[in-house]
Amino acid sequence: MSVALTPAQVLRLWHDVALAMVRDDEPDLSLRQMSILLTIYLEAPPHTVRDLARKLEVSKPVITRALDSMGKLELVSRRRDEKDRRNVLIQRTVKGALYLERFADTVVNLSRSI
Amino acid sequence: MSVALTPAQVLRLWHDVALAMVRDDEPDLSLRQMSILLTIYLEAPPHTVRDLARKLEVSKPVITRALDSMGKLELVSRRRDEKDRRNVLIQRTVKGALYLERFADTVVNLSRSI
DNA sequence: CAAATATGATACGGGTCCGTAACAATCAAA
DNA sequence: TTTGATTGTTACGGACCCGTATCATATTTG
Repeated sequence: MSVALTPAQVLRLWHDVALAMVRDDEPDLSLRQMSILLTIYLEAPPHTVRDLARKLEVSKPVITRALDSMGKLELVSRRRDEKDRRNVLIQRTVKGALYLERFADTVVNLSRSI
Repeated sequence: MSVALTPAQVLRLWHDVALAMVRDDEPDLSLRQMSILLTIYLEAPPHTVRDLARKLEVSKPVITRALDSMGKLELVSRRRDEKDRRNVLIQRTVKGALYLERFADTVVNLSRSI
């Protein structure tokens, strides 16, 4: 089953969503942060810094810093892997789930007018 | 006619799009820059700094700086309003149109797999 | 055990963006 | 004409992110 959007619908939807996100006062996540957050929530765990760096094709410090930022916002959390203590396991949080839930609802509602 | 996306489809689509944009090497536009670019291309002219600042609910320097950045990339251009030389009219460019066309095509293609 | 490898974090210099406050240019009104 | 509004830009100090190189810790290998 395909969503089957047209280019004009895509641009209108992105315009409305971007405008809604710019207008509200919450701290906007960067594209990289959003990629990380969505990957953590949509793909099966475990998620490590190395895996995310490879998946996004960015360096490891990019992931570490993004996790620092989103950790302060409590959108993700980190825990040492007890099986291999070199690894850090990135985990979901309630706030992160709510953030994405609200985001999805916003987009769904805007998509109704298109 | 409504696009009628579900929350799960929204998150999957955004994930795929964000990942594609992070991976390619082109300079990513910020959310604010994207809002401005889409507004210029989707809404009827004329567009002035003041109008955009009011529409996005941000300060005028934010608009000026975003136009500086996107002007360097030749995604938008500026021209003085000869009727009222205080105003600056923001205009579309060929590169800007191509940028959004490519972006829309990317999203459309990704939406087919969802 | 010692050496090599793997993982994530940190340091550093540079770039971009932000918000507020000032500013020059232009127009309108007195 | 002179005073006051309006428009867009710039200045400044601060925050954030980047890429590369380096580091500490942990594991694997010889």
